[in-house]
Amino acid sequence: MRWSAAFIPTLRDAPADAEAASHQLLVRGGFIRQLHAGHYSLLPLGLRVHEKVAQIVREEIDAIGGQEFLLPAMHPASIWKQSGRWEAMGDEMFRLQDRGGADLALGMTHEEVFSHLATTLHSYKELPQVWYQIQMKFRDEPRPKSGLLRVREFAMKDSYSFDLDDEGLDAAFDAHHRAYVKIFDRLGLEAMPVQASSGAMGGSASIEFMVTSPAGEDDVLVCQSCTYRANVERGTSRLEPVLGSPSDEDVERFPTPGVRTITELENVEESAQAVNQIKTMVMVLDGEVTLALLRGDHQLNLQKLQDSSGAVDVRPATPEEAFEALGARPGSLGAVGVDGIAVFCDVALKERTGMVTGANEDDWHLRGVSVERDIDVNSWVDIREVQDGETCAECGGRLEIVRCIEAGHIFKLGRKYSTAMGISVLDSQGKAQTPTMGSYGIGIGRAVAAIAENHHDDSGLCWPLAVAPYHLLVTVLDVDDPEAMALADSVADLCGAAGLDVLVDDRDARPGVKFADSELIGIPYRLTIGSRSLSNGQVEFTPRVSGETAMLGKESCVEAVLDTILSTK
RNA sequence: CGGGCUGUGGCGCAGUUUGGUUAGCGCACUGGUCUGGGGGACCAGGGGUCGGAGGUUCAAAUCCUCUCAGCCCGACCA
Repeated sequence: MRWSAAFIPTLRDAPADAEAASHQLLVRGGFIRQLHAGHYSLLPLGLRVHEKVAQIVREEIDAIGGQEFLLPAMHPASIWKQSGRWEAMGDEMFRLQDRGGADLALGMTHEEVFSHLATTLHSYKELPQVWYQIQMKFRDEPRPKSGLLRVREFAMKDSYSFDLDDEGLDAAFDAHHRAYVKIFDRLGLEAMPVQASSGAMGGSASIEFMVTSPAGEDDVLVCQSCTYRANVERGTSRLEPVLGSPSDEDVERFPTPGVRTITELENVEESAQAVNQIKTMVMVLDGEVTLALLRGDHQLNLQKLQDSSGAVDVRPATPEEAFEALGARPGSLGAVGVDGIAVFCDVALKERTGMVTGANEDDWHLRGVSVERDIDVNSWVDIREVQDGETCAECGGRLEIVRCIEAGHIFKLGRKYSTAMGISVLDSQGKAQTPTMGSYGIGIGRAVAAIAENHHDDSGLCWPLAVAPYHLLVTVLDVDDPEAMALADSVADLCGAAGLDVLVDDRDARPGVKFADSELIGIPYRLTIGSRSLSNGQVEFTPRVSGETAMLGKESCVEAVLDTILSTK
């Protein structure tokens, strides 16, 4: 490809609204352009990277026996109603109607469609199956952001396994785990597997593959001493026991005029250090007012509450709702004596005595509260969010919180969808069995962005060879010099014949422009042909990452270039 | 969904407070001359219904109302 004929609209300035490095560089380098919020056009350069990522994913899923499909992106409401997710998915699903008024949805994921197809399976002899596709997903994200990192329309590789029993599911899950490790390795992404919440999908084991980046949206607990890694939506830590006061203490009301916060209460009541307070949070779970109790110095993790309650929709109550439920305003709320409202209590409050909490009357609190004696707890749950620096539950080491991009997610679905969609096979005894499923996703565009986040410098992108839009850029400095152009063409032909993707920068532009552009778009290797070194029979070979130039003889340069590139390929 | 901010040529911005010539600057783009190894210089050009609609006014990018779009933060700190 000749640059003079290519559409590579590079920009000197990034759009003002781009913050993430990948966002800025992908736009500046002419890889992507935004159509509207959360929807990006992939330009030729961007598509080349996208395709290379997809191909690596395809090869590794094929290698574990995956079979590729291409399913519709637009689905009838019926299959989503059958699985129960027509309601459960809420506003995140794009919905529309056809001319006949039939309800349709744009697929956010494809459990339903693959499960529907799997009703064609009838015998245990047909199992196991691993089915996958690389297809656009549509999600009406409340807040698309950061270029390709969070969008509303994106290509995703999603695979699904169907097995007769748990051993089979374990094997399919482990095979995907290994495949994902290989995929991210080939993509040049250091992705760590971490324990994760299963979220709305349900299921048991759930592992996310996380890439460290400040542009990410997930916080991961990383133990500095052992291999424990978990999303904060799932992770726990070891808590030092708190010495309580005697358990025979009586509950006592005391006035706290004007006190509204935990810190203020600490200042007016000697026994009320935050660890001795009960934080009462009024939440609304699927429309039901509910209390979530935490230690005063702890913080609620919404996802944990959602997971442990099984609720679909979780939000904090408005002050009005809280007042209606408990008769006091925020700042004086408590769960003592509360009846008829579900109470979820964090396990850190187990066996705690001598606690302080709101009295459900403005400007009054209670002391001497024994959690288990005085509060009617419906369920003990882990709903607190671990903070940076806490102690690892596995080894006692220090946990650090690391900002990450979720690049892949694998989990065991179990029989939820196979049951709902009516998949059934006969086992070797002739008895009907419901297969168990796994679901495994990688966002292709997000992987492109994650690679850009992790592989760039001040001058621009530095694509790993495996995903680079071109392997080699031949930069001709004097395009009017017939010898230079002839050499460039011959290098391009020979390297192309050897399997390399080659871009020739034949633009009549100043060297500075060409060098700056070459570094911006991040082709891994550059061969510079200029009359100055060419007069000595030499050309220059520069790896993008090191920037260190080696001189090569013009006759031997093709061989040397191929040696270098093919040996690292 | 709450809060904040922003919409002026392909990109980055000024002008809006205090309404008043032909809406301006840098980059990019077109033609030309020079230049020729790190975003070069000069000359001459093209491109904008100032997000949209309505209103106030002799006069609106500027004031008012509505609306659309985009970005950031928040959506647990009781």
